[in-house]
Amino acid sequence: MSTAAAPRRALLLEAAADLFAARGYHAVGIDDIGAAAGITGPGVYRHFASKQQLLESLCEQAMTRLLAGAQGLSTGDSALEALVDLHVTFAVGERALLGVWAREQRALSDDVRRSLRRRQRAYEQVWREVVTRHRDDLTEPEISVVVASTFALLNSTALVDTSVPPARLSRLLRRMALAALLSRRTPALRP
Amino acid sequence: MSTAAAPRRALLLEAAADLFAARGYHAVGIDDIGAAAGITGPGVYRHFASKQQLLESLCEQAMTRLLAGAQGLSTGDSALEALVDLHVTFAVGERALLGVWAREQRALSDDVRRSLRRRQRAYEQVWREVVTRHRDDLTEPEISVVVASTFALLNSTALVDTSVPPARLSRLLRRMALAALLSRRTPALRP
DNA sequence: CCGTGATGTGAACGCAGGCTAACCTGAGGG
DNA sequence: CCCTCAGGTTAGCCTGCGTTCACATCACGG
Repeated sequence: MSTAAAPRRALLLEAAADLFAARGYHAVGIDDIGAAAGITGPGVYRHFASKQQLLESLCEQAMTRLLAGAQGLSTGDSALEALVDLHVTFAVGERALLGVWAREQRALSDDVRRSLRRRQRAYEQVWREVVTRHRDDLTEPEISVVVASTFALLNSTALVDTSVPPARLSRLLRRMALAALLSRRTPALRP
Repeated sequence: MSTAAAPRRALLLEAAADLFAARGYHAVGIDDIGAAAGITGPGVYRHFASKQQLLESLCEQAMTRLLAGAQGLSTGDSALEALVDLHVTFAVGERALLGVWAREQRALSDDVRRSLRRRQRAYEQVWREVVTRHRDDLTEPEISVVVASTFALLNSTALVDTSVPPARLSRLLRRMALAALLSRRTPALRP
């Protein structure tokens, strides 16, 4: 979207995000990316040093924006809801980017992946601290599991092609995430 | 585990599952798989026609077992809990297999993937029907989103290397999944 | 003992695909 | 006008890796 008059570099990033999210990093060729941005394959190297670097840029961008959002957040009582909202907004608004971040990190080179993981841990740390305030019934590793599972739940939007309008989708995800995060006791079934 | 006196074919499947789950299909070489099963790369072709077929076998196996479990289930009031338990047991007990099934389907050839997707839809259909009985507040596409997100939540175990003992992990996942599935209203925060 | 089939090995083949090389063009600026 | 340089193009190089081939080994039935 909004491809009008966009500089080539941005077009390439967007194209790569969509393709990587849809088919996976390894299944996408340089020619595919170039074609999706209106040029031939080798032309990509006028803007990026390698296919890897394209993936790196995408992951870094996703991580930077998530982290910035999380760190510039109130630490008040509603911090949990704010975190959920942040992630949901990102998941619904930037499906492809979040999908790449969530599923293609393994394709990164070791050093880049490590640096990214460090920042990801920082992001998770924010979540863990906030969740811990609501869940004194869990051990530390269990908190980690809860946070990781919630991420998976929220990121799943990037996988499935949904016909639910964004606003409803956001509300739905928000409710599910909060319910999962705060599930102290197994809820009763009421058919 | 239990690699003693196992026939080579089973060893290969197990090795491939672990490797695919850990590094992703494309990042794993035939030589890696063979080595992990105690033979050289080309030896793999004495048991499987191609690397693809290995992946196919794994996905089919996962799908078959999940589907069989879901279809041989009571349709009573506690069907939802039974479904969750089924999936949780699989997720905790066969991490690698479920991880491959959840994340490597894109690497399948088109026709195999289609046939697998059909069966996956059948599995999801069982879930959707059961969930619908508890959620008259949702439209049909929304039910799909809820089910897909819950799968993502449960499958996430296959991603992360957790130090939480299986029994506790199962209970935790079960509670989160049920809470997410039944989240009619946003839960209140109580720090 | 000697075929025979199952299983494994090292060597080599072929090809996909990332990347480079060499060349072209068109837009400024002096 | 050229010079330059950003940004394309086509052709081709080259490495990795899935796969095949020719051959060894071993168990075993007759």
